[in-house]
Amino acid sequence: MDSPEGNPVAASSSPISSDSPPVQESPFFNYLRNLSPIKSVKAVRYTQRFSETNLPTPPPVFTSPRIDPQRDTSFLERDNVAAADSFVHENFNTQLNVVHIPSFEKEGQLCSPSGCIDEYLVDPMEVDSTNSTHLGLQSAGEVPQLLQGGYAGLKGTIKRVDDAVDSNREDRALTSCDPAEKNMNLSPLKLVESSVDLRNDERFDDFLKGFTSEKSKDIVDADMKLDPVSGVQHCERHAAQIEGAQQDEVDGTCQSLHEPLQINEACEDFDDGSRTLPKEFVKGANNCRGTRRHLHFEATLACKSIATGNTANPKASITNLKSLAPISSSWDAAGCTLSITSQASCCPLEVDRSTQNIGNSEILSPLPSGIGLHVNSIGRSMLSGSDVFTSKNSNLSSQDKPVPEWSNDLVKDPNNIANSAIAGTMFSHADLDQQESQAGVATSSTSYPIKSLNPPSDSPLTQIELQVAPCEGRVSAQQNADSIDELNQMSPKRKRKSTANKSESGDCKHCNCKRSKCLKLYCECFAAGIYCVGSCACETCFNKPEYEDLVLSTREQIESRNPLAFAPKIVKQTTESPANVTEEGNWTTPSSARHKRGCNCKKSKCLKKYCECYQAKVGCSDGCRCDGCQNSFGIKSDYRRAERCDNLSHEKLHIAESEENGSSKQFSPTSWEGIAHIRNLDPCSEVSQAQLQLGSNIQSSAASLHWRYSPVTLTPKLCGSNGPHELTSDSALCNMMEDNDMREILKDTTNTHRAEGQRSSSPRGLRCGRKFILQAVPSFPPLTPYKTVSSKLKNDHTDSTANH
DNA sequence: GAGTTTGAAACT
DNA sequence: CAGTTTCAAACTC
Repeated sequence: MDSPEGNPVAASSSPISSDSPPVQESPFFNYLRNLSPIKSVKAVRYTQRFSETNLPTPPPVFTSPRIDPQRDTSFLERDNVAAADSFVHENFNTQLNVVHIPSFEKEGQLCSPSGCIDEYLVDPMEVDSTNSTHLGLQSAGEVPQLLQGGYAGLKGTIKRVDDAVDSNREDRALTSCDPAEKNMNLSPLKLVESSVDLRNDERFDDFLKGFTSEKSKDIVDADMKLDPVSGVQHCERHAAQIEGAQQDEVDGTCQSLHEPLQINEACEDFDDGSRTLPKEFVKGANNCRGTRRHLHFEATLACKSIATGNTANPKASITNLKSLAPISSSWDAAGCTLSITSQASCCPLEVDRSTQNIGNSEILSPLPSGIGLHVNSIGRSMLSGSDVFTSKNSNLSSQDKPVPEWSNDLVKDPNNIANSAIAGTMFSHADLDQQESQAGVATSSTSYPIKSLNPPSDSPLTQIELQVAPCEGRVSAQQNADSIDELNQMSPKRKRKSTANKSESGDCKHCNCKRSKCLKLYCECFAAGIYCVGSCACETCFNKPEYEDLVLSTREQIESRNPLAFAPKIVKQTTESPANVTEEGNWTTPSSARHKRGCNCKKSKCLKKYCECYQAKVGCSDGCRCDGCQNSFGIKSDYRRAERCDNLSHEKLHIAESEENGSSKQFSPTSWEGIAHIRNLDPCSEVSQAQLQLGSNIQSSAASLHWRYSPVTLTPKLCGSNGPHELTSDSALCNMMEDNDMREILKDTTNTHRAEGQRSSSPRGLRCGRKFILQAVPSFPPLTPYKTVSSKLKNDHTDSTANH
């Protein structure tokens, strides 16, 4: 997608009116007002379903191999998102701001649990970043107008950006020690700087202000307002920092921008390929993990574009970045989401922080060359989720670029945390998609030293993994760093062993390829769309940034044979229910997630990790050709049975009632056997358990309804473990959730009146729960024809009524 | 740590 | 599409 013109999506976009109303008057706010998480979910699902199924899919719209065909852009056409992208691309000549708008909503998706790419890939998500975009731009027609009104005249800004790049290109080359980096000739810092320029544009400010306009106050809660506002502040301050060289003390609001820089700075210390993070960084990393991943991911994309296109011309690089816009809307969002997700799952607080970056530095982040992700894998990464990100990040070691010293100061500012938490709140919504996407796979491998990042596990990863992940996040950054150091010093064999152990524990996976050159799907890294890293024990590895072209061409080749070769293997069960309730209930659980293609086990009985289903912690399905299936997560024959579990909603209702009465009882063992498995996934934490509980609730068809009924159950654990920031984030979610759409959804259920009452009685619990609802958004198409949840609910309701 | 088993990926 | 080979992870000893 080098140019929008060549992009079918862009071509299909509808003309954008040049007479757009003022930003404050933009329908975008109406859109926000009317936007419910559910709606977003639906949009996402549609997209995912489209891209994930084996059904005929639209021909790849990408003209560049760097964009993963897996990333479905068909939704763009449908929703006219393309119009927005196209508009942005053509009129702003930049993706920066535009792309993030949608992110506001999506970024919030936190939670990707595992930190490993493997999991993520396996599980992960196929989160498309597109989803994020998609959500944000659902009302494409509105967005373009908004953008136009708010960003009109950005071309001038872009111009400045280009100039800035030109002026700094030389410096960059001098400081770069990485070949790839040198080729780029584009300094991350420059990009940041240029970004700042853009963001300082008055029109941009106006645009942001629009979010806080009086008119939108009733829609956007305090949290939401903070973001846009803080975003402005970030930009201004950041710009000031850059222009003024260094600033000793920076307001916390700048964190989003400074984090990326900080990360890069830290990274430059380990050019040896080691993923070990400087302790300094590690200390501060707690606040930046999500950001870092996110940034790198983005950076990778940007770098790729640059590298691919014209390394000698900074402007060209910028152009390339811009070229990503059409997709990037989703892309960026996805990237952000993913990283955030992983992080989020680990630590809500961190999530908030990381999320804040989305709006400000995501795209602006430095662009280390050769970052872990394959360009092509970006789409996939998104799909995969944070894990990929994580892995990728790990690669930064040798390619990261020097960063201004002032970044350190920024990091040290304690205010950043608080501010970021607030600022990031708004974005927490965005992660939904990612999580969903993750429905896919979950084997994550966290290459990232900071284990908490674990994402991906996220997989498209199965939500299961995601749910588990939070625990991992509790590992201290220092611990991770230490372990990474250790790992890097190991012999290949030891690495392998260690890696294996890590995998078992849910950490990162690394390959040990000997003959595939890490250019075949045998290679876990390659299959995950990430570059091999120092901790890999592979031999004759070509899956490295320096062989990017080879990697990409190989990927293309493989994808030509099998377009879904790099797609998450684990998909979530989705329903076709018109009722939004279904969406909420689409948690990846043993019964809801399945291996897309199914396993073919003959001897392992699907009881060992040889079995991909088992490995992904999902049950076998009818699509499996396994013999003697005894998959503890669900055997083939149980697949249908699991489906029937949804019909147990009425039972859950009873449970909910018990909860309301103060009963500690949460679920009936018989109603949800799968939960036991889920719990076994990770020894962890309250959060996990809470999530599991939630998941179990959701598992049932009436999940959403029940959930609302028993927010109390979840609330203590979720909120308690997450800390104050969680609340902040939740607040935003809650506000979002309390829209009419949600009510409508509830009305569809038999106990609408009760739900409402419950909500009002325990708003907090609801808030906590809402976050999960969003995460539960299904990202994959149904593997088999399922009875719609709505119909199930109806049946349940009918049965329940009859019983009473 | 070496060797075996296993099943996905790749190949024919 | 089926059968075979290759491969690397998972597993066992």
